[in-house]
Amino acid sequence: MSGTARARRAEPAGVGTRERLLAAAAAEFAARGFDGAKVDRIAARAGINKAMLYYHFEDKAALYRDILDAQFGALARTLREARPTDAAPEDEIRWFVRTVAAALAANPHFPSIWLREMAEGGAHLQAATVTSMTTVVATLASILTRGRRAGAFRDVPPFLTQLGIVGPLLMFAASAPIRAKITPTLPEGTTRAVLNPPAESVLRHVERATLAAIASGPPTGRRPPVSRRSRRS
Amino acid sequence: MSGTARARRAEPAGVGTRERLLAAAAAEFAARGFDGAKVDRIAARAGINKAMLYYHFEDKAALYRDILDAQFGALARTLREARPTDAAPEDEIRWFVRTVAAALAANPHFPSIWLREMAEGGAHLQAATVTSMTTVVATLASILTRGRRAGAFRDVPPFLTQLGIVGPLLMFAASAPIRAKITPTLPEGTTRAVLNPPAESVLRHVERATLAAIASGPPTGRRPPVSRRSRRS
DNA sequence: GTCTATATTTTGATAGAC
DNA sequence: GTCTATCAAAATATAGAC
Repeated sequence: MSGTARARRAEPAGVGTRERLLAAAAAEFAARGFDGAKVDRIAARAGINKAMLYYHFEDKAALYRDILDAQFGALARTLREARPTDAAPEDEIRWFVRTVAAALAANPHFPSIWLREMAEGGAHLQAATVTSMTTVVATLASILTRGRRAGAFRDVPPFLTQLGIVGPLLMFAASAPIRAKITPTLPEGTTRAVLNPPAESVLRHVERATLAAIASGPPTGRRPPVSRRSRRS
Repeated sequence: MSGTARARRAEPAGVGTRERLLAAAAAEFAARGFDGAKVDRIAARAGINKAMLYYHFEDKAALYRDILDAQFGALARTLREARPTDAAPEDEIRWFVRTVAAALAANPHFPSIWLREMAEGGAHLQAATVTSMTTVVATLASILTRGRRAGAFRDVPPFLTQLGIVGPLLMFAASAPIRAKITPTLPEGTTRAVLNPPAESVLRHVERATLAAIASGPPTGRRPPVSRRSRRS
């Protein structure tokens, strides 16, 4: 399916042209950032003429804004609409972690774009996208408050807690290429394995780390060195 | 070390020219990424002629590589040389967190550059920089192993644990501009406060969250929902 | 809707005087 | 070491035919 620059598609006309452009642009923006992304390259990647790009999108910035809004919008929508109604606080946290992770997995370019937009200082954010980003923190804050009222969670800063979830997920996903590049240069065995935990374990680790960090109970990271049962003073 | 093998000048001419270029370039690369950074802008920011930039650095890529290596190199060096010798495992973790945070604070552009280099897929990494990056994980892995042998820590994946520390620190630092931009658009009061926890609390939160996540004891985030005795409400 | 050709700027990089 | 002038390539964006 790659090669064919302008394969006549069976569909009426230009079906999916816009979608192909969006997909190609997401890859380009993820790999190079907004300023580094080249319109020619986006068109080429999409197998679509550059003039067509300008037919569908006002300019490079509009294209970027659409992508950003679509990705954050999709995540925000799921968080708003699919939130379980009567789950235990711990399960709500697990649901939040998995929902974010699913959004990242659904679009492989989302992690890099998200990371880069942070570094960009939100230069290209439109109002709707800001709303979506706010929904993410607000959802977690709501879960935390509910869990706190139930006595399950401590009083933790929601934004930092969100970074504790999203940060590792984003960085793990976005670092895949760099890890693949570095790994072969390392001594075989354990050293290599350290950088490449099985993907399945990532989710569980983030879930567990988050729950441990917010669980009510001993006021701090401070805790008895040994199990509380067998402990004999 | 900045690798200047021929810095034999006392101060005669062009004092700090190289340093000014490095500083200006760090800002530009952080804000725009490698491909988006413009040589003209770097020179202008530094208040130095563009031709001088090419006198001091082979090209844009070499300039970028030097910056990347200097930042990761400085962090790695501190981690290697300043590691406390006889600290408790928990304190070693705190030291690790604070050392990384200090490296980020020492250069305001480091967080964005780090984040972007992930997204970039390590396209511009030289061997020395890879070594420095490896030192970071290796140091944490060593601390974790030691703590585990002492019975203080569980067996946790070092790389994910590192992401749990570095991820939030990087994202919090790099998100400062975007938060400053978004905050005014939010309803006053709590909503705004959520996005802007006092900087001092960040470190403590990351320390505590990390320690809670790796502490030995109950095998998982699973824990009795309420205190074993009665719930006092 | 789609493509070719092209206008207009920017950009990375260098020559060469001082 | 420093600067002016400038080139050649790349890049954004658009006209206008089909």
